[in-house]
Amino acid sequence: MDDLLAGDQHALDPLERQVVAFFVDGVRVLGLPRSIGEIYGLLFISQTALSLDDLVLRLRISKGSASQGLRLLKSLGAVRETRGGAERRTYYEPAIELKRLAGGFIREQIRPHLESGKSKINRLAKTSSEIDDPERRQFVSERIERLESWIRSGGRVLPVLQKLLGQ
Amino acid sequence: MDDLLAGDQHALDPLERQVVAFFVDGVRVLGLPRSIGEIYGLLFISQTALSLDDLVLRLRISKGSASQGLRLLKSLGAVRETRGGAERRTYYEPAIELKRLAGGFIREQIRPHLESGKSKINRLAKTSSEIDDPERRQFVSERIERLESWIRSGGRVLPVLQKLLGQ
DNA sequence: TGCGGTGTTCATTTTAGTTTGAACAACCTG
DNA sequence: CAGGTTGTTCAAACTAAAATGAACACCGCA
Repeated sequence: MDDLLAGDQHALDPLERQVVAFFVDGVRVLGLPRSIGEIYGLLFISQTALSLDDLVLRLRISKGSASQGLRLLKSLGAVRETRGGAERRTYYEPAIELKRLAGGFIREQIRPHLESGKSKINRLAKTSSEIDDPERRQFVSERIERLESWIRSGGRVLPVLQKLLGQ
Repeated sequence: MDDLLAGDQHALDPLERQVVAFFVDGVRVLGLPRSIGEIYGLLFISQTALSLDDLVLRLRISKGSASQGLRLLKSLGAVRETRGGAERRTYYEPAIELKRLAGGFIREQIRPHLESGKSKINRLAKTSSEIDDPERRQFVSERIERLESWIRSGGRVLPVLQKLLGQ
């Protein structure tokens, strides 16, 4: 009920809101949930490391979201923990080197799909070998060969990507 | 009510189902809707060009989905229309050159985001210039500079990507 | 101009995916 | 080891995005 009088102590300032919005958009392109963008965005523009509670308080998201979001960001190597001295609580800082961010994304989100793609193609090849009609079998083989070449290209491109982004 | 006796004339065979599932997964990684994967997948494994009605019938999707899906696939350069002779109806074939597919995706889905990113960063820079505290302003400037460098890297990488995939 | 066939649009429904929050596990700390 | 703090889990609620399908626009043809 103070709300009407006192502005909220924790609300984001305009710049922070703009940066958070920027990253919310950014992560959507990558297919990641909004909360990931909010969390990373606020860390990115904060001069000090923030705790889970800070994130909950300032972004007005649930503890659950913050916890899960941080877990994903950690797995991507996009945030690191800083245990502040005698502090019990964990604080988080963003990784801001593109190399690291891209590397984590490729490792965690892209490579697994390439791998599962390979095995699915193997199963496809097996299914196709049972086709009776030779003409159909031939056509399908060619298409599967095409899929394999796509995957090979992907495998070749990723390292180059990482190299180019690591500057 | 024939359903119990007669199998459905139009249902996908096991190979087709497998290929469609493969592409459904594939497009999800790219952040595109499931129907896009279904449509492209069926075209990919079909020996003949298919009409919109064929897709509706065989994939059991609505005309609306098929129409919108084809529109997106056309905009990506992932399908081409073949107007069969005196036929009134339009038939569709998949583009299967990775170069073309990647090029279309980059052009339609990635570049626009890079562009809008640039303009958002400009607005950020404007906001940041109004910060009073010099130390804070300095810090924010550095972070914004970092964002700019990311965008520059992205701009440099895309052409290389396209080149590498075009083989 | 009216008719049959083909494809598009868009308000509504449905679905998949995200967020919430209450319960609880882990962990200090006195 | 009791009490308090921090962080995690997961079923349920919610939301954003996709699919549906009925209305409609378009087009060639008689």
